[in-house]
Amino acid sequence: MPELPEIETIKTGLAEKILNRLILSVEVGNESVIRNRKQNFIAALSGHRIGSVERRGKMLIFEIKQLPGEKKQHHLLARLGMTGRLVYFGPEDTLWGSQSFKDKKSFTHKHCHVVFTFQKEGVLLFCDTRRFGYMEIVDDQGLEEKLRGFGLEPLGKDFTLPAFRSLLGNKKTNIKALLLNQRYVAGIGNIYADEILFEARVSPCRQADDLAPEEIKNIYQAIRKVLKQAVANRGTTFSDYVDADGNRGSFQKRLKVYGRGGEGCLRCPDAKISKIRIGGRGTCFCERCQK
DNA sequence: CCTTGTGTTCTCCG
DNA sequence: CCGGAGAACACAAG
Repeated sequence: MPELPEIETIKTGLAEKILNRLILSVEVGNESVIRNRKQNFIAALSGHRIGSVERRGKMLIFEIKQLPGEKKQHHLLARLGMTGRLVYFGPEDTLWGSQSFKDKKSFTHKHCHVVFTFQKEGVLLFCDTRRFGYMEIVDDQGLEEKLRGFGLEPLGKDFTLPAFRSLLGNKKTNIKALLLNQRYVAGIGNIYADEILFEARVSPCRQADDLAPEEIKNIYQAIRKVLKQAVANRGTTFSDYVDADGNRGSFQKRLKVYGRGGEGCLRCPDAKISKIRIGGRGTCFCERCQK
């Protein structure tokens, strides 16, 4: 499940590969992953260069360099949903372990929906088995509208303890649902929400505006600590997630509660991790040490 | 049946 | 009755 650390890892990897590269052609296999009309999507991209690669929450933003005479600045947005992948293959890489990137058959794979071919050899593939993810071309105004929906960037300088505290002050919802809501804090998904609350020793059921100042501080610090550690470990891989090079992350080895329902708590010798459902999401926590 | 990120729709409350 | 908050649901496929 790509959350902030996974998207950040992909962003960094892709920037190394495709910054300033010229897109020669774009092939769209399955139109359901494209939010624009196919022809408009292709026209906005082919013949253009990638100006920058940015991330906001779980969304990737590629600036498409304007050509002389073009009226509008375009941006390519990519959301990976649950199972989306963005993988780059150059001449020195092999595709899906064995095939050469030159082998056309290798990217007519059934879950590979968009292929970007770059000048001087190299392809970027957008694949998504469940097709919850999508790509979209927007102009400056469209980008602004999209960005308006995002809350604080948890590893950014605006995410201060006072800012986080004022966010929780009047919220009647439970703290886990709040952490998952991208309008408040952007980039946290189910895995890191559970890990953050375990680290902070706060129960996911607690109502946000009932939390004590010390508890809020603990959650705030846990958000930064857990996300930074996960970025340093190149994300968490269970099944689908891979980085821009097709490599797995390693943070799954460091998870303390997510997916451990029924197993022993790593902090309490004789307590078991509970598994409940909050906001429609599976939630693991220790009733002994998370109050 | 389970899994989850996101977008939409429904419901509740003041 | 309006607006907003929060919850519930829909989606897809393994």
